[in-house]
Amino acid sequence: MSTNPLLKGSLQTIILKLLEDNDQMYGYEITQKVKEVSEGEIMLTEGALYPALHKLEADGFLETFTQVVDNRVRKYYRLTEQGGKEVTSKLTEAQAFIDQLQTLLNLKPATK
Amino acid sequence: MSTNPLLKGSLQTIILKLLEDNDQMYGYEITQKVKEVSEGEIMLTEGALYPALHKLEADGFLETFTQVVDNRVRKYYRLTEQGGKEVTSKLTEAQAFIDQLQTLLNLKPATK
DNA sequence: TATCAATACATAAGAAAATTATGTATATAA
DNA sequence: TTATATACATAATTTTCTTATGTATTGATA
Repeated sequence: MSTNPLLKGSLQTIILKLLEDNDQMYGYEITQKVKEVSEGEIMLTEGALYPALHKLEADGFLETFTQVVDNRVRKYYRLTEQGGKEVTSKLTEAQAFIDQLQTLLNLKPATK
Repeated sequence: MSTNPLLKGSLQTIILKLLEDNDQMYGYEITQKVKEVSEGEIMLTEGALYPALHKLEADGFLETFTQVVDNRVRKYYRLTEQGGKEVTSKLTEAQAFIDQLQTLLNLKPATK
């Protein structure tokens, strides 16, 4: 797990996308899912994750409910309707970002 | 020109790559080049650019010399040997970043 | 000739988003 | 009983950006 400046501003987009695909998730579950999908390369730190979740909730993109499992509290998050729209918007933005970066760095994928 | 959090941490990489391709450039020239290549979508602000250039110089990746053209001072930057290695390293990192982001966001380009 | 846009540098104040360091608490395996 | 995994959270600090200024020259325009 290298020092990844947390995918530089993409954390909100990653969270929103995961919740679009998985309907409902809790914080710890998100860290594990990201670790799994990235084959151990990306470790979300709690100091980044939880404030990000709280902000997305405060902005009206996520709603929460808690559930107790094995005496441990889980705080689940799911997309609101507004959050659903936000995912689309953020993904478009992310794609544009990647395109611009690849152009500037001459990293365009092979065949095009 | 939208509000781009300056390509989220990629400013140093962009500068280094431009200097690898162009041998020597001055600050204002870099802003214009980025504007041109990005078709007007990315405007480097001076508040981000100059501190970044100064840091890259302080880190030993860039060296400078000045030149006066039409009574205006231009401060040219070029890669040091160490800077040359840094470009390679940063580009590898950028590629890994893009790959991870595309995987996490399901934005993998069509055929693969 | 006054004024504005472009060229060219720079720094300071503030905001955003991360890292790092803590803190609480339970379950489970060694 | 001690360490690791699970599960949340916040505080201090750092990095990196935006926004706002500031200086100064050239060239076009009104």
